[in-house]
Amino acid sequence: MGVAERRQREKHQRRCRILDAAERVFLKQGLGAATMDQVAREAELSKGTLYLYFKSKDELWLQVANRALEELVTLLKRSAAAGGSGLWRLERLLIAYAEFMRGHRERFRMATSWLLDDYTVSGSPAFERYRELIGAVFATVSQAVDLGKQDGSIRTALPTLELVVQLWGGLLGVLMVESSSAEVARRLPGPVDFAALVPAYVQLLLGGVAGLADAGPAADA
Amino acid sequence: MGVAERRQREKHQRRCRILDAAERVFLKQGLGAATMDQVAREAELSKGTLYLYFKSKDELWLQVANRALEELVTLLKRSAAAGGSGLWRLERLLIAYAEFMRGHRERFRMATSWLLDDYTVSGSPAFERYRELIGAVFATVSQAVDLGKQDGSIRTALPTLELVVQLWGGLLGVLMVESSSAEVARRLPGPVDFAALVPAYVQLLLGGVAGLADAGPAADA
Amino acid sequence: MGVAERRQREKHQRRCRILDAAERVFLKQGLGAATMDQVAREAELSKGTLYLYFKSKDELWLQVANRALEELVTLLKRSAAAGGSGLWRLERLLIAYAEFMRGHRERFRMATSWLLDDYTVSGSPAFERYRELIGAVFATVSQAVDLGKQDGSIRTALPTLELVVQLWGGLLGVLMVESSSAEVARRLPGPVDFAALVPAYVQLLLGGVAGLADAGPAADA
Amino acid sequence: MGVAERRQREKHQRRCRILDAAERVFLKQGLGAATMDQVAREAELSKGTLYLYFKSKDELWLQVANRALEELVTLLKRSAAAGGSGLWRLERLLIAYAEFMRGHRERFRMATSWLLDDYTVSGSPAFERYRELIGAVFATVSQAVDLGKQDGSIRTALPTLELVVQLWGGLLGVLMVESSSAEVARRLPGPVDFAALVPAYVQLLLGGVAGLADAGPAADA
DNA sequence: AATGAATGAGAATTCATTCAT
DNA sequence: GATGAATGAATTCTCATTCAT
Repeated sequence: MGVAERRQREKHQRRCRILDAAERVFLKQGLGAATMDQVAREAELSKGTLYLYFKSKDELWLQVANRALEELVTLLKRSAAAGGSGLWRLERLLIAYAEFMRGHRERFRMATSWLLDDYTVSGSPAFERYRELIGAVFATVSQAVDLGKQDGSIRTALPTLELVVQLWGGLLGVLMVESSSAEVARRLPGPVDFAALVPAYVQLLLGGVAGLADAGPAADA
Repeated sequence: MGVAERRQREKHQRRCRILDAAERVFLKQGLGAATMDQVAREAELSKGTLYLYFKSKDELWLQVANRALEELVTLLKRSAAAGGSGLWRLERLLIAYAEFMRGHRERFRMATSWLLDDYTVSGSPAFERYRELIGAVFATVSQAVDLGKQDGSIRTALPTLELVVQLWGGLLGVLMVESSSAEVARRLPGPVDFAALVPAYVQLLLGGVAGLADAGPAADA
Repeated sequence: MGVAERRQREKHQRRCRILDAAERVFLKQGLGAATMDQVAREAELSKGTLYLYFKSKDELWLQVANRALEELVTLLKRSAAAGGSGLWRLERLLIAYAEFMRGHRERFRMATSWLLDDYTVSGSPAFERYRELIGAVFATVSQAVDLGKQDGSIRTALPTLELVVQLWGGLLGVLMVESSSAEVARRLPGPVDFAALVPAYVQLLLGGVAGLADAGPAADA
Repeated sequence: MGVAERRQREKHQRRCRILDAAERVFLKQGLGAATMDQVAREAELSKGTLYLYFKSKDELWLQVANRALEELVTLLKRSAAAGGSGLWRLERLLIAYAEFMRGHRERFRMATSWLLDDYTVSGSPAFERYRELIGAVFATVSQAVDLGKQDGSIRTALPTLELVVQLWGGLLGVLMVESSSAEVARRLPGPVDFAALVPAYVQLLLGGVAGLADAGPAADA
């Protein structure tokens, strides 16, 4: 009895051990430059074992990304559920997204490295899951925007999805800059308060879409 | 004398020939996928000759990036010199920056890879030049913002440099999303007009900083 | 007692189960492409168990081959026992041999791989058994030829064994060609009816050794 | 001047060196089991160099096979050109084919290993050349058969190509047996004169197709 | 006896870099 | 200076075999 359970538990731990190691390696090296050898060494397992748990490098990458995305989606849904006007919800979502990424600079790099890397992953159940999760992120933010359009707290001529992609892209960029603040600072002509960068930027964005009718957090109370 | 001059001239032409070829190859293939063989073939030179002019693939990459950045700086300076209110200049700078990057996924990557990779090729003179050029970009945009603050076309509580970093980071993010539109599209729940993304985003940003006094392009005429 | 017997019986069943599975896998995949994992899955046993019964992949292969050869020997003996003139028996033997090999490319390979490979798995008891079985095949055919020489249905100046080796070698070659018909067809200048190849070839051979006195299948009735 | 020529010559020698090494390795190990590492070691070159001259293992294999086939085709054409009745030409072709293979037991194994190995090669200029050469072999033999059908020296109901495939397959088989005579002898119940095997077999085959009208080598004199 | 997770030695192939000419 | 042939370490992935449970 206990044996089967233990086996199951150990298997799960191994899996996690590999995912943890892969996350570290992917982060440090980038998706393209990371090698399965490095992951194996980091996990203190043989290369063969990696392929016992994940059938390819792509697959491993996807599962690492999915694990992080799942956490993010949970966070965003909880945030959206807290109510308020559309604009207000949007603000909280952007801040939650930013906080998630800021608290896991490494995960953030993971979540975006595909944007700068040529590496294309495709056709696998894990990729479908991956798309679902990305879809869930966009859907959650889109709902807030739609609500805001209805309640008048958000005013924009743009289709919802397009606006969300803009907000997301811009936020990503600023997060990227913040996450590399040391390198950026070395190139700037003067001092910058990086800690304030992201919140201020969120306000800048919100200012661009805010409708006059918005009454702040208490709007729908 | 004439001989030495001709030698010098030929050397410079060779160098340009290689940089041109490398840029074409890097743009088409991406840094990772490009091979020195391809560059050599494109330049119609032997692989050995490449190493006569550039001591490594990284170095070659860096010099290609620098040449592109030099172009960008020239472009931005010319754009700023065209006059107008601060906001108006800022708009032109953002658009010029975006246009320069758009359609050149790899040129864009060249300009941003240091933000996400530990690509640190530091220690090389070429890298120092690279830093200088980035500094010039910031300085140019900062001047436009300062002017806008003075002429009332830009209204913000933020220090200039902070605002510029925000604008730049946000724009980078949106450009990143646009440059990876194929990959992004595969992950989105619905269709998005990527061509309109960047211009619309620039307007969104400008809307967030525009002072009421601004009268558009003709403001200072 | 009963317990020991049951144990013995179960052990034998396991062994057969593995051999069956291995034969299916070897036939479908070929020796090189077949993996122990596939055999284990096909046998619905663990990979470790395979090694409990057979000390290596080679050994397993050899035992599968032996089992097939045993079947062949039985078949040939039964065929020879059916009577008729020597030539008639020879025809039936050749056809039986061919039929046994046809449609089982891998079974055929099993029986012939030693002719072209240095696959020498010698030193194992299984290999000795393998040699015995080959000897039995030759003996059976030789008897038919000897009978044919006596009853006048076969006319040849060659020593029996030499003739048998020729017939066997030639037949092997044609079977080899047939069993690789797909590959052969890709290399031929025109279409060929591979299905008719072996029967026609047997007739060609028989035509070369037939004595005038032969009266066909009913000769000794 | 001399430099370019020497370069060319050295390049050709390298190529031959690799082909020679590959031939030896393929022969000893078989196509499937041979590795590029072994070939490199045998040629005393680095693995990379192999790929400089041949773009894949398949390609290397094909070129080795082609080199041998070219020699064979030359031999057969010369043999056929010597004239005589169709049957007579056929006999000479079969003997020439057999002699070629007997004199190069290794090449013979090369030329046939694809019949017993799963390894499938395809789509490359070298493969087309390979097909051409095989085609030339069959065409040469087919011409002799057609001539024999016309001049009455060969009598058969079979389509020419089919007959040729049979003759070829059978001959291959007997050659295979001869080339493994040591192993075969160990399995036989008595002594066999292997030296006489192939000539006797050729006569057996010819006896099966000879027309009455044939007047031997002098027929067309 | 049976399991199946773990191993690690390769397999084919690529490519930045070097070096004799 | 220019060449391009040669190198060899690195990459992803496979699979026969072992061994603790």
